[in-house]
Amino acid sequence: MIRAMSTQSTSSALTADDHLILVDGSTFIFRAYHALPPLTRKPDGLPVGAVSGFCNMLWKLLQEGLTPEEGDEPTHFAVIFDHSAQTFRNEIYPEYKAHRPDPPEDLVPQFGLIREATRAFSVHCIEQEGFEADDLIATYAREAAEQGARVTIVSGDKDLMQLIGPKVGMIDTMKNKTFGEAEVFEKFGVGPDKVIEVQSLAGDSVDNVPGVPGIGLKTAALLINEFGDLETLLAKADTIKQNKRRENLIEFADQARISRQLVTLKQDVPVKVPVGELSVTDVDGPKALGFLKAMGFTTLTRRVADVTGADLDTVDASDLKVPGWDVPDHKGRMMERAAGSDSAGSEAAKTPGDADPDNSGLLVPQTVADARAQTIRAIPVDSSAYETVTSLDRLKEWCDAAFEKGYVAFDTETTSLDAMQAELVGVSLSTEPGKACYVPLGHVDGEGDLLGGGGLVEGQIPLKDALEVLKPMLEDRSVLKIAQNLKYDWLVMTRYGVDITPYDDTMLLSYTVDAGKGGNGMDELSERWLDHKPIPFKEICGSGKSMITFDKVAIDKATAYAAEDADVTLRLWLILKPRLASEHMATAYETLERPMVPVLARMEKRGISVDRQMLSRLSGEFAQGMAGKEAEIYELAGESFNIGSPKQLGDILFGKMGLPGGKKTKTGAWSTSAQVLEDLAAEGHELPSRIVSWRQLSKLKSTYTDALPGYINPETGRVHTSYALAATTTGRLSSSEPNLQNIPVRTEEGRKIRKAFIAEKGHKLISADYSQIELRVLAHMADIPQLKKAFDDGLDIHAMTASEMFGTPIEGMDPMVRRRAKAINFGIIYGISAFGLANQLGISRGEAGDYIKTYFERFPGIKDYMEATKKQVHANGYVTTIFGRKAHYPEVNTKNPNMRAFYERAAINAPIQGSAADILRRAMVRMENRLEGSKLDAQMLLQVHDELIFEVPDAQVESTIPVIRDVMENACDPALKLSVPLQVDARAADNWDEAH
DNA sequence: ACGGCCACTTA
DNA sequence: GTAAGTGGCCGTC
Repeated sequence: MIRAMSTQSTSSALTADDHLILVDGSTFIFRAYHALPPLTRKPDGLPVGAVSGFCNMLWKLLQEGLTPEEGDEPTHFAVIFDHSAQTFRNEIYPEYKAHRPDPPEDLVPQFGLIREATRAFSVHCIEQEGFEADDLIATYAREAAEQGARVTIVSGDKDLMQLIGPKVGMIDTMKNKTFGEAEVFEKFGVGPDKVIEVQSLAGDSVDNVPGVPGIGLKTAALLINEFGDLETLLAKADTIKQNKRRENLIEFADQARISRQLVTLKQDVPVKVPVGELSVTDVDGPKALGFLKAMGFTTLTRRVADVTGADLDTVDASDLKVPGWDVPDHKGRMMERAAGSDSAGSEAAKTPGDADPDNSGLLVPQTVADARAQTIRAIPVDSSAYETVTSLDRLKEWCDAAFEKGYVAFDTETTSLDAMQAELVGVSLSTEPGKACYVPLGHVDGEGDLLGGGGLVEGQIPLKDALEVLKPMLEDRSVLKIAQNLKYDWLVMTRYGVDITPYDDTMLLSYTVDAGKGGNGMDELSERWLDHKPIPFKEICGSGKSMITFDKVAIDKATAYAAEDADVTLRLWLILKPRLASEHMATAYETLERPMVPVLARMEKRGISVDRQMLSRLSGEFAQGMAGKEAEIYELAGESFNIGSPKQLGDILFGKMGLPGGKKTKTGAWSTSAQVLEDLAAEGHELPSRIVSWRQLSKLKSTYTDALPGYINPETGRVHTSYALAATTTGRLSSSEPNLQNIPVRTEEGRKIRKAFIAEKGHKLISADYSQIELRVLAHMADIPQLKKAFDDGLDIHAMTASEMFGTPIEGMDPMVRRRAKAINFGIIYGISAFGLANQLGISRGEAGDYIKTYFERFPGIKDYMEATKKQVHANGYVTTIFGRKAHYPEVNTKNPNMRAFYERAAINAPIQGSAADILRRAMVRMENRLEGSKLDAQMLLQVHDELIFEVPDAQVESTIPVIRDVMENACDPALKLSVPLQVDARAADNWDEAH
């Protein structure tokens, strides 16, 4: 129970009987936000999830203290907040905490509310300009401990661990974990008194404390245990045996000293409120209730009313001012809700993911995903239990349920996999596991062959009426829409005038936390997480030629299939969403994945114009070219055969003609790859080179000039590719149907196809591409001074590499020398091997090995980077990009040396390719707003890994290019300061070939 | 009708 | 040596 401190004057000194609790408010806010399901206040959609978590915790602490034992309640209690981002640390080191992304949009309004909540519970709410919460906590903790009192810090922040001592403990209430000296030792390898020394060496990437390069927690602890403290170590640095370590300690001594200043908490802040004044006072019942009512936390409101004895009915919701949100009429709607859901005895029906603030739980175990998965698996997936919604009233009730919950799983059924042509056939909804419905809207009679049959099946809600009911819910910001591969549904629904927002995508959630572990499709996720195999689409619609469209499916079958999808999607969300917070992937999901959905959907919707006539002419040209080659080939071979069959070709070349076969394919057949054929051609054989050119023409014709026109959408007259957001391990996008990321560019013939991609009349295409983005990213990540300098100075990077390696001046360099360096630079990005480089350059493996050796000698940082990455992937099973995306390689520890080496190369490549992909994504997410903000009509059409293609009105070309370039070149801001400049080349033309 | 293999296209 | 997708061939179902 709460102890009233009536015997204690407000500012007397503390005694040994006193117990001060200091809650680290700022970190708690972020933890509560990410760990708990999103929650918004009705009816205005004010986000209050973090506020709810905070209030529950505060109340529990005030009620029970930290442990269930009697007499452990606090006598003094304060919540400490950060005042502003700028502190004295930024004067010491401007980059301090510079990597911090802006807080999520829906968290911002909650900062003020949480301070309000603190005051509403009559708890001291402390913050002070120029100091971090940690400094205030340090100061109070020291003062209280000196006066003999016990102190408990409520936080999970490792930066506070330096304060732990005999009188000062720390507890993480979210993880239910206490930290004493033993835990500190476990984490830092030293006691609390040496934590600062270790941190100053190891640095901290989260807070951007630099530390000393090459020294992590382990090494730092080792050194401090040997030398005692930082200054002693630095003074004796020259005695360190390890070369690199010694050099770094000497070179970065000052950086370590600055780091020490950054991590040392200030224990003598001139606090405005003396520690003696932090005594606990009784909760003012009506005041607390007013706040809780205004928030709509019904269960906690009742609980507080019970304990304080305040009369609920006489208390009005307090008048809170949150910009953009009006205070709702609580007397009416909030109480109605309390009666409707809370007192109706529905506790048993509640699921673990229920966003009810009072059921969200104070303690979120780390294994929350497992716990939830178990609970959710226990609820059977019964596809016969779903409801078919055939009346507007029932549809309205489902939408009400979505509002009530604050979230709903949503799925569309349509006539086509192509979202640009798909017609809506029905939608399904689910609000809790096992509870889902299907709303048929466009089902037609099966036998529509004669007499123009195929009329709408009776009993369906008219599409227009259903959309009128669904639209407000799907667009309401207080209802989170959960979908699997939302881009598809978003595109379909936007064509029906519905803009789905806000949303989560279970496919992207899975991709964010598990990229590389397997597919992210719904069927696969369902089997992985729910042990449930959803009804296969084939079972409903068939496959191949006999496949029917979904509108022909009987409605009862459709309900079983469609509602199950929504049910499964909701369950997946309940399991996957909490993993974002517990695995620290929320920022990656929110900045790199989720916002891409509408961006890509709009790009796909716009499409791009292709010149059908030009492609048709080219097809003819290529056919002619092929016919010519064909005749020559048959002549040389002495018979006709199928040139497109590698098997038949092999028989001719290596059987009949007796040419020396080089490589074998993995099935044991002779390889007829271009490489093999070119080698044969180099020996003077006529036939192979004809085959190579025939194949090139054949490819251009079949894949591009013949196939592309088939992708022209009859309504828009344009080609709409589909981008996959979750298809690659590294974070790149992929493009399909058609793939517009592999349109030819290398050969003259191929570029003719590119010329067929054109701007519409009165417009130009702008192509903007990053120059050498992957090498720049590598220079930054591996921290290679020569490379960074070369990029700073705008040098030819391959020539510079050659010059550095072979000691030849850049002026008048032999092109062959540069070519070798270029191949090595690319090789590095691909996780180089002597075998691969030898292949690429046509040299011996020994020679290639020598090149690599020389390269590593000249750029030792690259070698370090590669070794460190390998170590990481073996230890963790994944690697990360500079923006925190993960790429998993679960089989990297295989015994098979070839496979192992392959995964290691992939793991070396992934952070480079993936970081570049992250940068592109950041640019794309910002691009539309920036263009609109500049009153420009440019439309982003395509992305090709390091290039963006826009369509722009003629008159705006000149003003658009600088905006595009600015967004792309500064795409890392403000989250990260890249230590190399990004360079973007941009050109405009009537077609893609000339713009590129 | 489907899927593996091989070849070719891109960054 | 990394990351993708598509089309033709051809064996299997």
